[in-house]
Amino acid sequence: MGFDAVQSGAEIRVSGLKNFDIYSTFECGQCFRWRGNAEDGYTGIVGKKVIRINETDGEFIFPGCTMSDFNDVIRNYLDLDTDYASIIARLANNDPVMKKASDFAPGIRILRQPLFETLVSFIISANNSIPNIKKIIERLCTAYGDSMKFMESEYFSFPEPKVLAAAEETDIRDMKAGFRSRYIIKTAAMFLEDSITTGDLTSMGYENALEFLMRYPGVGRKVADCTLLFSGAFTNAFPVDTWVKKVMEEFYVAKDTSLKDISKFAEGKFRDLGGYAQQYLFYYARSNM
DNA sequence: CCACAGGACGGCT
DNA sequence: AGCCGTCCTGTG
Repeated sequence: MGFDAVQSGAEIRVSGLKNFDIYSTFECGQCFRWRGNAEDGYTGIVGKKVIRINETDGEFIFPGCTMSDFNDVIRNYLDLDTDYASIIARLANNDPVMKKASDFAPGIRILRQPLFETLVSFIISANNSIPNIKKIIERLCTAYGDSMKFMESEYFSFPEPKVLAAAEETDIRDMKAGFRSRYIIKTAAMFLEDSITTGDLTSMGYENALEFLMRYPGVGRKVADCTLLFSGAFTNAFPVDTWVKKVMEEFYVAKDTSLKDISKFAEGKFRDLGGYAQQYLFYYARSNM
């Protein structure tokens, strides 16, 4: 969307890219494997590739990256072809709350993450804290993922479904996954059998996709919505966790509104932009409430 | 020692 | 359909 990407030696340089801030995008709670900070840049794993992003003076630099990596992997993953300025304009129009929330972090982008990784990551997120979620996922990747070299360092990909499906529950519990351990193994086995893609879920339609994901053990409405939103399947998915419930009850609905009723309200109010609205509200609430 | 953290599940009414 | 106790682990 109006940006320009050029190969410069062994790196890709991107200029003119609006509404992208690496800190808020990678720290807003939608992903768990990116490491770094705003000044030194972030490093993460996308499928079987290690990606590094540096930001200086509004220009984004991807070291050790080819143009085909950028076009075939990064572009889609970072949702670079979506016009976030117009999304924010639509959300903030006649809505001072959304105006304030989107002004707080206008550079958040909803990542289009690999489906199985997203599903398992949010099963692990249930009744858990972000630092703990990150540690558990990292242990799983180190134990069950594939080793990759990048810039003289070793990284690990997220485990394949067949590998986690064959794991022993005691070994997963050793990763400190607790009661979620059997959910991970059973879900991996079912996912392996289903053999579905993000596109398959999108084709089902939102309601059917929700039902489909909620067959997996450890997947309730919230985890299903997170999976649909953060894998890029549906932008209308509106995950309601305790923070979103808190901010919604503060600004939009009555106190003690049920999770289901909050979902219904969001569906009617935000429509196809529910996922974006949720992220702005969530990040705002977590940072300010 | 206890409360709680970015829920899901199962048993109950 | 809605309510509520329970569940792993880490932190304060």
